[in-house]
Amino acid sequence: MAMDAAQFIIDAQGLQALSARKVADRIGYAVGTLYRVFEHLDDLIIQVNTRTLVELNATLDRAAADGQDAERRVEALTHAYIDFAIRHTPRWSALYEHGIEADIDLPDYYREQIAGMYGRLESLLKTAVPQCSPEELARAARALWGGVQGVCLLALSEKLDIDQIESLPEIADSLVRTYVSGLRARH
Amino acid sequence: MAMDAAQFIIDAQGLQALSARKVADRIGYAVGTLYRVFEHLDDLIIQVNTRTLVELNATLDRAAADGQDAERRVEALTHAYIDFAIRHTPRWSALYEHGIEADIDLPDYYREQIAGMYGRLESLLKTAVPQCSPEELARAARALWGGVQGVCLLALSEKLDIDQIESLPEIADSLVRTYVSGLRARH
DNA sequence: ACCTGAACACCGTTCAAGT
DNA sequence: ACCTGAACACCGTTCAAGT
Repeated sequence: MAMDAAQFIIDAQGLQALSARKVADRIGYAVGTLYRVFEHLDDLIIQVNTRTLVELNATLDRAAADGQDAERRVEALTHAYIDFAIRHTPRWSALYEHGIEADIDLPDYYREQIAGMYGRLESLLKTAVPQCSPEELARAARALWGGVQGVCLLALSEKLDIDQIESLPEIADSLVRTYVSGLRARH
Repeated sequence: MAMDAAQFIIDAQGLQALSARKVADRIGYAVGTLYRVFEHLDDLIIQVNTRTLVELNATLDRAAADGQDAERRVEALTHAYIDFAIRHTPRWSALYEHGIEADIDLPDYYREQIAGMYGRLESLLKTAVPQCSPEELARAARALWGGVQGVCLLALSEKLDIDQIESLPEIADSLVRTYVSGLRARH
């Protein structure tokens, strides 16, 4: 399958190094043949990204089962996310590198995967701070999730200071714990 | 100057559409001439990004002067950041699109601009929650700044749901206010 | 029905040759 | 000293032609 080849190239050399010709070479077909299966190269990338999201979601589902109380589960969730981003940096960053200002709209299945992430976080937060309204929970999930993701992005793109990758879990914990404390304090 | 042309192209069509040939055309020189001034195209992009950071920092400096207390100033800061990201989306996203897994290391001046952002936020947080230790402030500034940035990225790449751009300031406010409440509650 | 490979219009980058 | 423009090795995408 072309997707396996594409994933291999991304994992080994990053999204930038991906090209239709390299994929075709790798699977032993001519370039043109790829376009019988994918409309654009973007389609192929979106497929790989979807796969990455599914894998990430499975990892997060497993992680969210660990932890005594809801707050610990949120922490486990963020740790699993950070771990995934560190272990699969090229594939993880492909999720954000690709189509930041996308003209192309994403397939429903892709959107469902993202919705799943928010959903899981919202339900954990609801357990952790039951007084929150649904609107608050939705905002909180987006704020927290954006936060964890943003911190990862800064750290892994080395736009934070040196050694920040090691302290990444600490920063994320600070974010989660302080934020949840804040939610409680506001009720 | 080549930078003006590059900035024009990025503003109009996004970083993806930038090419050495287009820049050369726009300033009326041959392609080769560009390489007497910039070592790679990446250099040119980094120069434009540096300029964007300087402009953003100036905007944030102005914004941080508004607000009665430190917490309001942090809110004004994040609103100004969001406003900049919305008003100059292509140039803003170029900051993150470029070199996520950079082999190239960034010039000192670039790093200083980023350090300036953290510095300003740290000092505001110190005023807002004086009990924090320096380490806590450093972590808090990175967590919060990463958070605001991550939320912007999600919203503007349309990876949040529809209409999330309108609620972006609300989500960011939720993040900041709840986080600062949390910092206070933990002391 | 499926695949090829040449073709088109682009890239970044280099460098002999011109002024 | 500065600039050109052809050249090289790549791109994504298309499509007549082959099996």
